[in-house]
Amino acid sequence: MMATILIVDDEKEMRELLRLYLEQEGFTCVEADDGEAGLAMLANAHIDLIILDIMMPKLDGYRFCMRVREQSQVPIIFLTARSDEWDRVYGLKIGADDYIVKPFSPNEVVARVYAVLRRTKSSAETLTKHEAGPIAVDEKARKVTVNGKPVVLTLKEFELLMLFLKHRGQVFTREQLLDRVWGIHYVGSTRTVDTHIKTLRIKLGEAGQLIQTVWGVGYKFDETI
Amino acid sequence: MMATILIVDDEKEMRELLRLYLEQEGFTCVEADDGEAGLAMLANAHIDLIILDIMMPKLDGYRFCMRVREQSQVPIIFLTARSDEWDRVYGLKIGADDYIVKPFSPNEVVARVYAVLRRTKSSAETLTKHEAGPIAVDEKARKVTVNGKPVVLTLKEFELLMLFLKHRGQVFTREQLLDRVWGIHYVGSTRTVDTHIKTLRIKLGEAGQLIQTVWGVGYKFDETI
DNA sequence: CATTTGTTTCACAAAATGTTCACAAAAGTT
DNA sequence: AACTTTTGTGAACATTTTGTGAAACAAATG
Repeated sequence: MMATILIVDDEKEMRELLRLYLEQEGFTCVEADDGEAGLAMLANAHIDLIILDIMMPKLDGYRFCMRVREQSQVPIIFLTARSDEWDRVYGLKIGADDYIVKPFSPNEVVARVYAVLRRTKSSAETLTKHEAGPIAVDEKARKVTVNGKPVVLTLKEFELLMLFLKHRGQVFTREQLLDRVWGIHYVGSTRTVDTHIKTLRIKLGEAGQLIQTVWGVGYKFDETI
Repeated sequence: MMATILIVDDEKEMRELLRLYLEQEGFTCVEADDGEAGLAMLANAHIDLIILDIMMPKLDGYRFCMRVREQSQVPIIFLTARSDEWDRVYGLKIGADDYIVKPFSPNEVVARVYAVLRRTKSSAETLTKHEAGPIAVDEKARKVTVNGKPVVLTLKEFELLMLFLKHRGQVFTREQLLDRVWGIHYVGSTRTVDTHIKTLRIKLGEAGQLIQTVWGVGYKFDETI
């Protein structure tokens, strides 16, 4: 994947910890110890993703984030010590793509970085056309057809379908689907999944039967009945 | 989830406390009272996760962790009395996946264990195809065939079969089967097992004979009659 | 800020599965 | 052989899980 990540944090230890984790995965890291320095680096180097501590002297995380957004759509992951709702909502509203609560594990950081990069990636690597029986999906264009007829899906429906198509035959529990489509911070009823499965099935018509219920477990997409 | 957890701690009470919490959730636990013993167990048994006290005589937690990492990627959760920064950063740097500060609540331990297992599961995901004589199982897809013909199993039937396949030849009492398939919170008659064995045998046809009755004890799955 | 679209929750119906029970059959004991 | 214990089995019954329409709620759009 080989992306360059800008780490903005006033604590040296934290920056080095993140660098350690990320360089192990093959990412390139650059560090800035405050918002001003971060903005400068952003202007001068190609940055693919920013990891940003909320609590910083001088230019704090929120304001830094807003400044970045004035000029760029680089994905931003927030780093926060407080896991409460306000932080989260405010953080995401302001243009962050994800957040990580301290303390965090190496796996967590790396997983989030991959996830955010994958979500925001322009086009290059991802396979863009998928087919399964009568269903054809152009991922890039987010267009779905069934027997050549276009079908309009909402965000969640589309992402559910994509996940199923990419892991045909595998059974997913509702929790797994929520994790992977809604994100690991989702709170709420797991029955939400059912409703989306229902609408997806209806929109897919006959082909909706390819999404099979696995009683007591969850759902899977299977062409072989 | 059915994972085996290695608890490494020099205090007996602590080990027993953790075991209590974890076994209630259906995890299998093994204990070691120092690092040396821990390494030995790791070499000889399949371990899915390690819970490790940092403060130990002889081989301390950090060094144990490093030794483990030389040979394995098993997830490790640190147990620490000190919540200060140094412990944390150093612990994570050295390859731990999470840490728990003493004193801890049952919920906390269990939650961390689940979280870590979930994060690390996907990659290490257990073998997904199993075979025994004419029976073939794709665990991920939850599909079973006998002599190539698909057989539809219910949840309990499937999980019973999986347990048998993973421990061929081992005799299970009804209580053990209830513990491991239904969970330790099951209340009700043990004869329920009999009924499920019956339906499983019927659905497997000829191959159903591989599930053998051990009179006065329970059942086992055995290919050698 | 009204309107539209999408998402989540809820309550109830429908479906599938799980459990119990009673009695038959088999295995072990005296 | 008679008796006791354990297991097999079919059917009734209970429970759990899933499907679904409508309503509440939230977000995006004009």
